[in-house]
Amino acid sequence: MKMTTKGRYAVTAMLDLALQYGNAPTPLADIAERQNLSLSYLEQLFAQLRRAGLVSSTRGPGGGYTLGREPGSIAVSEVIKAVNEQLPKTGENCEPCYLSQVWDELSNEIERFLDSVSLADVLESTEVKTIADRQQRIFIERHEVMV
Amino acid sequence: MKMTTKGRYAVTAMLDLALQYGNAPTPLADIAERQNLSLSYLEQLFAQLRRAGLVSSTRGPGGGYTLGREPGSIAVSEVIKAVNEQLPKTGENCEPCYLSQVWDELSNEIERFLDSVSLADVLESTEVKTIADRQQRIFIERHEVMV
DNA sequence: TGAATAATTGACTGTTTTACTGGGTTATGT
DNA sequence: ACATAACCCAGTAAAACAGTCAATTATTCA
Repeated sequence: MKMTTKGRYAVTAMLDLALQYGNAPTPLADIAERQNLSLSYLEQLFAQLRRAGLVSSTRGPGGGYTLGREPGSIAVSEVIKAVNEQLPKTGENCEPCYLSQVWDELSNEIERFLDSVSLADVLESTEVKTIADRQQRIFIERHEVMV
Repeated sequence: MKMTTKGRYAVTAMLDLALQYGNAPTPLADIAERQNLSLSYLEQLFAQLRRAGLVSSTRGPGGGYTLGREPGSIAVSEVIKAVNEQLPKTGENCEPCYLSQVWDELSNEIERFLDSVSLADVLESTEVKTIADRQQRIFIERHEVMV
């Protein structure tokens, strides 16, 4: 399980989508603005998330992205793996380096932990919820003026 | 807590040192050979590990590196943080992206886990132990011939 | 029908990090 | 003296990161 800033971007964006779950599709432009991320970069990430079946998309006006499944059944680990996905590495001919297997065990341990945490779980956590609510309020306020 | 291959290298090398704990200092050349890593790259990593006080060094013939503390009191997280350490980033002026704090909570959770796992803990784990023993045996065999 | 919206695709760019290589200096034990 | 090994520095190729830009396609709405 690789933990990188790329994974953080993806999880953050997916949490944003999770907050909109049940509503109309969310365009990437909204997520980009709310989470302060680059739209084009999000496009790249969502191409991978879509290939992994974690989101589904609707084109045209009123379109955007929605979660492929309910927030409670999408594990954080899935999101991270989706964006870190890379071509299968050329067969490791590393005979004597057994100790690196030890690292793998640790890594698997972390992966199992993130397997058990869903997007919904994360949003349930106390501090998080108030944070998310506040963000939602600010975003709506800012856009009500414009509409 | 960033999980990268760099961290894996460092932890693997430190586990190698942990197996030699109590014996004479281990030269990096030995670790490089056993773990199939580049000597010069290890030198870079060990400069950081030394600055963090995780290893101490002895120069000259018969010299090398030893763990700064006993394997049971060095956390895996310390090793990872030591090699990932970087100049403090220019103040984040990211006001509205509250959801990234959610990621931080997850990340902290993983860090707490790795705080609780020492090098000794890792080596205690069943499969790992036999793997390490085997590696040790092979290495000794190969070098007894040369001496 | 036409304009606007928004995903989708692909190519391209600059920066940083990774993972090394090589050369040199310094300390030290034999 | 000499070999050993840490230490230090400079450079570097490849990858990953974090985007930009432009073009295309599908859809909705007026």
